[in-house]
Amino acid sequence: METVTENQKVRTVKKLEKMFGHIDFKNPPELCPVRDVMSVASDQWSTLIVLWLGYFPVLRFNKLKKYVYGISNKVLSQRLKVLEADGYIERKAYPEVPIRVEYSLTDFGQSYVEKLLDLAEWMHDNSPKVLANREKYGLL
Amino acid sequence: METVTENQKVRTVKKLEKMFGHIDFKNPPELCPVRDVMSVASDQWSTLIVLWLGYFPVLRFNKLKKYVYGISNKVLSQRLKVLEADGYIERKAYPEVPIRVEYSLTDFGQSYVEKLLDLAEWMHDNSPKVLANREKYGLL
DNA sequence: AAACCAAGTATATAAATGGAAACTGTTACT
DNA sequence: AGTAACAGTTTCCATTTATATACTTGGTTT
Repeated sequence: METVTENQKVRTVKKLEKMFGHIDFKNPPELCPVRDVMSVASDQWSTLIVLWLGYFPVLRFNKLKKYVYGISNKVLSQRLKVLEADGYIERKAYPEVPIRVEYSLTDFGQSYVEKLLDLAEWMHDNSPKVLANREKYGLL
Repeated sequence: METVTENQKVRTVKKLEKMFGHIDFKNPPELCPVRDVMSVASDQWSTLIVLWLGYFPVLRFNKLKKYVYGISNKVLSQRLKVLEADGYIERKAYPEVPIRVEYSLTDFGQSYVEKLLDLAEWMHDNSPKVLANREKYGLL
């Protein structure tokens, strides 16, 4: 459903009050942790990586690269490092030859995927509508 | 709660199957609508704009600029245009002098805010944990 | 012997983005 | 006359970010 009740709106405002209510605009925090954390986790490539790891419990570098199609080696490796540093994913290296490295979600990462997936699903379901809006707007 | 049950995981995989199951990796779609739509709506500045419009039903340009602190005129005006084109927000210009322009969420935008807010809340609640992870990782 | 795989790294180049500051145009205030 | 407010737009420049390509290291396959 797309219709939003007044009640929902009120709850939304309450939540936003919790998040934004305390900010002092005369001295805005130069580095906001939420912005910071969000900019890592909500990055275009990172979200795809995390979602694919929600789909397959374990993935190796080259598999990931195949699924997250279009990503370059460099960016994939960068993002994996950051996602590991922030605690979303785990990297297990087996000292075989050739070396095998397995990436998987941590529990924390799994809980993130749940949230992210809600959003991604919404995007999936509503992208036709957005594209239609965009088209219409372009014609005006 | 951060603990994820097996049941939840199964549901997650099912949803991801719906989203990703059909992709042909021999011929990956050159432009994926979900990626496209998501890259607009999940942009760092756009999310903040939309959230603030969820907090205050109507905001004018300079108010928005104050709340979304750190954003430049150029980027704010760009993002507002794109968000309008994609159908999230509405722009009402009153031909007064000096001109008054009011931005507000559409119903569609409001339904997006609901989803986005869930994620933002999660970020808000978990950012300390992420920051702690990051710290620990840096020390290794 | 040449080629290939793994999981990246390194390098060089290209592209997108972003911010600062100045400017627009009308009106009202001092 | 000067200045401020509004809602942006425009220009230039710097920084960031991304991509493609080649390379690594050791062993295994052709």
